[in-house]
Amino acid sequence: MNKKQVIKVLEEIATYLELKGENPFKISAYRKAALALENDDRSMQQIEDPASLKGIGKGTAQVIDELLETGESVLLNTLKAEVPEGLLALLKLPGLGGKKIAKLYQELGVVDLETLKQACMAEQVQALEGFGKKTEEKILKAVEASSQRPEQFPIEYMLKLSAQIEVVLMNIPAIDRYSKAGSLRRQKEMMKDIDYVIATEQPHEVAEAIKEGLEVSEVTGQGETKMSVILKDEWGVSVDFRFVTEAEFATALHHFTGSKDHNVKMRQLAKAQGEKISEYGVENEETGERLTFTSEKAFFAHFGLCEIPAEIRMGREEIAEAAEREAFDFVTVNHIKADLHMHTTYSDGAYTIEEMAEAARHKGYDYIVITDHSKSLRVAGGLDEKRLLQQREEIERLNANYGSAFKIFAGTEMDILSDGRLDFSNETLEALDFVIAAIHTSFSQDEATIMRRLRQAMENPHVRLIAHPTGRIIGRRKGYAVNMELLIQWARETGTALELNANPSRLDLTSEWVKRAQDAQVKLAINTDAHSLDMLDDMPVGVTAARRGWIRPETVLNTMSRGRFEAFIKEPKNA
DNA sequence: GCCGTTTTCGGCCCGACTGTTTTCAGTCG
Repeated sequence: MNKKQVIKVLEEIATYLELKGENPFKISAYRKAALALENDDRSMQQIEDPASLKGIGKGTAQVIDELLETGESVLLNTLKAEVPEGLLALLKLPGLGGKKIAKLYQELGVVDLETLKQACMAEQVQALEGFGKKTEEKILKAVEASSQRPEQFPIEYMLKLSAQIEVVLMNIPAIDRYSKAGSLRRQKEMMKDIDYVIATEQPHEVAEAIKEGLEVSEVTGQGETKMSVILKDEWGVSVDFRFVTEAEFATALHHFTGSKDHNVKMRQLAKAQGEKISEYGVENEETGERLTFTSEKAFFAHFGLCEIPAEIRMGREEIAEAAEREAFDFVTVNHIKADLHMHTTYSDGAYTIEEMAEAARHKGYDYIVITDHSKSLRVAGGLDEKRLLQQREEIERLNANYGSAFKIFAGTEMDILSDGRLDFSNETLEALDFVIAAIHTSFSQDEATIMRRLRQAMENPHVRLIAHPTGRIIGRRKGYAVNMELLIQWARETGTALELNANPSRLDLTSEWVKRAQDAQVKLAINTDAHSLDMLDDMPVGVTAARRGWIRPETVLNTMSRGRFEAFIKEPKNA
């Protein structure tokens, strides 16, 4: 059994204990044990004594040892025999937790969604102690909605909704300031809902104005300090607004940004020095005095930490690292000097070379690379050698006008054909400034075939970058079968860079893999792959994804100055 | 179930809101 499987069993045990209405601390002990394994970089085999990890004690270590020896857990098997499997789905219904589900099971014989629905319709649920008419109605509604609604939504969709929300927030005068919080601020790839923290002296007025301005289908909660609504969008996404005073804003923002695990660790740290963290500030447990902070940076500084970027607050090693460092020296949008991957009307882009160049120049970039598709990708209007040459001539004319103010480099996003051949000859590639290679066809080939294709591209002396290395679309398409460890190793051996595609539905490579790539001294490029002017605006999403992977500016090709980049593309690969 | 430069027992992160209750448990983030 590998570590992933062991983690899964520990989490399963926790879930079953929850369904039994067990002691919450016992439940979280199993979750903590799973987390301890997950946060350790070693493989299961490399961890000699699991009990030596913080969070794993006698009981959980015994389960782990048993799993490694026999491949199963008596405890889990017993739980499974005791608790109907159909109850697992009930935990996902809002308003239902382990205690209530245990009661429904014991008193009414509810075993799954269907029997729960029947119990509600027979009005048996409202008769239970601790339940009532309203609860029964809520449960029934939730059961009916559960069949059609995904649990989590891709970031691309949530970013669009949040842009609409912010148009409303921006125009409410009673709001002093606001910020995204939660998973959206941490830029998780998939998330359940959207969170905002709002500084205001008039929470009631703001709540009313939000309800007025947004298309809301239901207000699911409203109190003095918070409001939760369901949007009238395709899926009925839920949005939480937290209202705080200006003084509380920094601690509230930290609190509602999470992650939960990060917050737990911060609070333990505070507790060890006699303080208590809440969304309202940091309280001295002895004197009761409460401190607030002007920024998250000041908040972290109070605990002897440098500012921890929101996107790495996962409750892993970031707090220990923050105690050691002056700052996290990650890449920022300001480091980005260029975009190395974009399309024009020559292939499937919506704007001309000049229009793309002008938009990039207005973003403050110093250079760009035009990389239209190559001839085999007919659906995208890929360029043949003749059109490529014409394009190059147009680029030279535009460059002549720019003088030293800006530069357009001529490139291609060359197709790696299904049989591994490349779409252009070396003679053609030699005439280009920057060559990207990518897979666009035959996604379902087996790993060996896909890897052979990638290998051939990487071995080519002109191919500088592999674009969107897995081809996934978040929440929709898994991507092709890439052995990522091998790909990173080859990238290192051949001096080929890998792309972090900034398109919010791609973000490919993931943060975990760009981190591994950086550790292997592989260069990365953060590119928008823009097919239109507004897609050039995706760069910050890509940069944040890179920061999630702890990427430093020197790892990223497009942080190079133009002069440095020109020298770089003249050097042979692996120089 | 885990943990202890206060501790081998008694805590375990903290607070808001809802719906059920007459003072609070359960759920959520």
